[in-house]
Amino acid sequence: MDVLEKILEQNNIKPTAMRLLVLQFLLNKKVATSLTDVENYFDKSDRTTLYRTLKTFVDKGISHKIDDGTGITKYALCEDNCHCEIDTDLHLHFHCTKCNETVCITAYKIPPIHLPKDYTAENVNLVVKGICDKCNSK
Amino acid sequence: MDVLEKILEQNNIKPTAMRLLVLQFLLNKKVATSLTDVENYFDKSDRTTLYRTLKTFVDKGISHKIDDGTGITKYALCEDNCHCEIDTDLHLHFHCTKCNETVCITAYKIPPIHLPKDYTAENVNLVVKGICDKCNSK
DNA sequence: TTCATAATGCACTTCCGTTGCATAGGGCAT
DNA sequence: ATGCCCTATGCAACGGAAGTGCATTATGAA
Repeated sequence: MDVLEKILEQNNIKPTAMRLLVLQFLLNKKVATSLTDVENYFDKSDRTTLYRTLKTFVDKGISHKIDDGTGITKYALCEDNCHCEIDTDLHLHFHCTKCNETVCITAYKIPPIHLPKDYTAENVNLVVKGICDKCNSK
Repeated sequence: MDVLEKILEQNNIKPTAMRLLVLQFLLNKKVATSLTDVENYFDKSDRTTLYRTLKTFVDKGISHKIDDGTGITKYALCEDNCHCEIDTDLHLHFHCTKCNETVCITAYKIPPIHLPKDYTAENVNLVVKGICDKCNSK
């Protein structure tokens, strides 16, 4: 059986043609992807379907939803064995202000954060903006 | 001379009536403020003017622009002696998913981040989402 | 006063996220 | 194979927010 199908079925997502294509697209992409990115790639398909496909991926836990501070929601597949838990799985996102790409710096895990009394954390988002390696070496 | 005027003039911002009012509003607010918040408070004034006022504050360095992951840009005045420098001035923002308020946790400074080779950082944004103290004690 | 520059206000556009609703397709029981 | 149900898909439209162009008004200098 196809690897892609396996991924979807293991996460209770019915493997439709569209979903397989989007999953493959995300797998190939190394950087965080916006709905518009996906939309441009699959110009035959509908924006809403792609939107809902990405939403499904996030809801079912195979993709992260990233806010890189550009105001545009980005998506990136979780790493293997990711459970999206604070202190173990959450990592840094780097947004290059030159090429406008957002990449996951998985090597850098977010350190434990000590919040003031009575604050409870559900989610952490760490975004660094600057110039990426490719743009710096140009 | 008025304290508010001083703040503006020291940062090369011409102290107009509107700007003084917005500055005062931001000073009184303890939490990060969206354009819409300001708009609702000053319902006589125009949205564009307020938008540009906030933009001026950010450009001139007396206010932070905060992206708390809600998709709505928030603004908060810098602390005294803030130079908006990484590792010294940047702090954590906490967004409560219950009351929808975003506060600055200035006590928590963002730890030094070691990026991969050839990456240069200009800006760091750390947002924690969860439940704030007020909502937790209700 | 007169002129130049900057701030303000209004109208409008664009972009993105999101939802409602109608249609199509796939799986299951009969 | 047929009919049914549920889900996925596609189309249209809405709404909120950011941003821009341009005309008008205020400000400050000569």
